[in-house]
Amino acid sequence: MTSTATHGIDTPALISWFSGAGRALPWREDGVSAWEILLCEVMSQQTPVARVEPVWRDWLARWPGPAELAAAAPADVIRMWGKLGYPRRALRLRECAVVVVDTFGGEVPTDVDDLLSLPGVGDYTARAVACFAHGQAVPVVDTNVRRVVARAVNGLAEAGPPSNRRDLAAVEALLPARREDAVAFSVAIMELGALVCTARSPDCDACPLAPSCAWVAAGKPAWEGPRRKTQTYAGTDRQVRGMLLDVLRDGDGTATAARLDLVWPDEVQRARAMASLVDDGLVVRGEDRYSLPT
DNA sequence: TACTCGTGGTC
DNA sequence: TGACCAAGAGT
Repeated sequence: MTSTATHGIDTPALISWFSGAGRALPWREDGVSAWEILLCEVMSQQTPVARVEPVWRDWLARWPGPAELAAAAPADVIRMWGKLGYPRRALRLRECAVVVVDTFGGEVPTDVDDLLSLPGVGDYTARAVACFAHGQAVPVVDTNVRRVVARAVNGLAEAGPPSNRRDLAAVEALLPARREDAVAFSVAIMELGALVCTARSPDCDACPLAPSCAWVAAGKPAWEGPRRKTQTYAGTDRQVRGMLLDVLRDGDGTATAARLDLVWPDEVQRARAMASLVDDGLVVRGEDRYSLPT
C-alpha cells in the first residue's frame, strides 16, 4: 500500500534476526511431516509453546500419524491431551484425523480451503500448515503477527479487535513475493512477536524492526482504543468443567456421581457444567456415574 | 460481532 | 496478588 513509507517491516532485517535468535523448536527441524506440524499448531492454539513440546512428543510416539489417531479411543485421546486446556481440541483433532484418512487419503491437504474443512482447523491453522508444512506463500495471521503489524506499520500499541478480512489483507500486502522469503517472513514475524515485540513489555532495544518501527517513531504512544474485556476464570463454568474432567482424566476414566459432587458445591452450576461436557462429547453419562467416552 | 471454551505462568 | 496473557476455533 504505502511503498514509499518510511516505516513498516524491514523484512531482510527481520529474517536475519530470526536466523540468529529463533528458537530451535522440534517441529522446526528438517523432515518433520505435515501431520506433525498440524498437530503442533492445533496444540499451540491459545497455549504457550513450552507446554506443548512434551505433549507433542508423547502424542506422536503413541499415534505417529492420522491413521493411528483416527483409530484411537476418545478416552485415550482426552487423557493424552493432559492439561493443555480446551480439551474439545483433542476430540476435534481425532475427528480431523478421521477426515484426513477418509477424505484425503491419509495425507494432510495442501489447499487452504481443504485445510479449512478439517475439524479444529481455522483461519490461522489452515494457513500455518499451508505455509510451514507445504511452503506456500499465504498470509499467516496470529495474535503475534497482528501485534507486530499494529506497532511497526500502524504505529499503534495494540492491534485492536480482530477482523479476519482486514488482518489477512494487511499481512498479504507485506508478504514477500518469493515463496521461500514469504515462509521465512511468516516464521520470523511470529517469533518476533513471541520473543521481542511482546504484549506486556516489548524489548525494543533488541528489536530488528526498531529503526523502521512506526510505533517507536511516534514515541510509543499508549493504546487509546477500548480495553479488552479481562477474562475471568474463577467461579466460571469453565473452571467447573476443568475440575470435573480432571477427576475423570486422572482416574481410570470413570467416577461416581457422588464423587463428582464433591468437586463443586453449587449444584446448579455443577449440573450445567457436566451437561455441557456431555454435550461436547467429552463425558458420557452412565447409571450413577460418568465416564470418558470409550 | 461477541461470547464461550482450560490451564498455568508472569509481574 | 490479582489482572493479564498465551501459535484460535466454533457458534
